Amino acid sequence: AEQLVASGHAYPCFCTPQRLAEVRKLQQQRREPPRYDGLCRRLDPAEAAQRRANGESAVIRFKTPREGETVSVDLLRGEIRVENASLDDYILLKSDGLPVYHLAAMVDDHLMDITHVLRGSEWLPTFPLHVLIYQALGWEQPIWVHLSVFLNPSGKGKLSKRHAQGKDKGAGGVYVTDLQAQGYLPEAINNWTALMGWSLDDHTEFFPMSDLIESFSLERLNPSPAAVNFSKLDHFNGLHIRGLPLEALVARIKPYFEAAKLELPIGEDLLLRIAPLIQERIRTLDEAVEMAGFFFSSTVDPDPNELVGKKMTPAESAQAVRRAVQAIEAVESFSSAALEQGLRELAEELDLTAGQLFGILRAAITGQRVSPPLMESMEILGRSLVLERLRQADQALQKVAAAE
RNA sequence: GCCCCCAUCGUCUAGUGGACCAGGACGUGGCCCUCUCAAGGCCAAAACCGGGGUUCGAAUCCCCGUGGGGGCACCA
Repeated sequence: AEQLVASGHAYPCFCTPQRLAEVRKLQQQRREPPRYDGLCRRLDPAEAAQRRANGESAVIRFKTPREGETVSVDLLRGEIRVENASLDDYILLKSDGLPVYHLAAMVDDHLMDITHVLRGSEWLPTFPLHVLIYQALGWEQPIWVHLSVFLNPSGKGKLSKRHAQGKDKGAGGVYVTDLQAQGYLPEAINNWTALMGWSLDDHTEFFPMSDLIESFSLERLNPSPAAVNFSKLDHFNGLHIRGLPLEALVARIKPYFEAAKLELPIGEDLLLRIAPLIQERIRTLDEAVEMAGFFFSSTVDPDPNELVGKKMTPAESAQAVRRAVQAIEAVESFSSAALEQGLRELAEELDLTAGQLFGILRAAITGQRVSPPLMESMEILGRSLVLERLRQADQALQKVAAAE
């Protein structure tokens, strides 16, 4: 700042905040743009220096040229020309001796040999000032890149905490920690955000981080603002979940099962068998618990109405359950293939569709109306647990039948 | 109010003068597959903000509107 004062590019200003406020107020009344009126700019430099030496409180302002225009070059937008007359004499150094961003960032970047400055487009209005500072100091400018801001999903206003609600999830959020809690993968979030304002070509959308690092280029950045689309985040999350090796998926979903405080211990061996069943069925990691939580409960508690098969009575459903128990007891190797064969034969024998019978069994065994594939789930659960749950379903159904 | 930026389907985008009666993705609707739900496959609806130019020719270049966004602190 002192260097700029010495070279005539800046000057001390003794105006009080109160006077500044009054000037501003007057300008607003006259519908003029609020700007410093230049009182101290006209001071004799020697006199100003003396007042400072006497300990008078002052800030240092940039002496913005009154004439001409400043040409700033943004990599994405090209030349941005601004009339210097529309610029203010910005404060560079506060009266407490601390520099404001405008000065600090320029000096810092230069001293650290920064070659590319990538920042939000909210800096565009003060971009000419920054260029002027570089020029006044006689420094070579970095390459400037102003990234467009993200807009709220509605496209109204920039993304805010309040409006950044995940449509599909209800909770949403702009903090990565929020997104993480909701089961979003860091790589999916990166992929999603990378594609807002940037694209590689016409068809590539799925980017693992390594590909992103390899393919990203400043030149293909887009200067227009982008409204965030949370359903697209869901899509990318599903893509990245499906791209995960099983072991990695297990490691990712385990914390969500643990957080759910389920009845049975969360064993990795068990999760490893469950993972392939749910991998293509979940969009967020926390959904793994909704989908497969029943594996970690000793009993399930289905709604008795869900146990009744389509177009069937409770008594008929109970009968089907009992026959299924027999069929399952009769299966020699407790495998999904053997179970499926036995149960399909049973359905045919009972004159039921596979959908009818499996629907009843699904509710009885998983306690859910939506679940991973039934046969595979049964195989993982084991024969005794499956039979136990079916017997409980039988009893529940008999109660319903008796009540009718 | 003043200054700056931006402008292709609802959303993210491809498109840098002719290859575009505009392509992809998400979402939406339909069909197929199917034990539920997904995943997957196929199909459909859906856009060049408006007006002037420049040009043989404009989504692409220029101007003016309009719309949207951002900024106008001794914040960053």
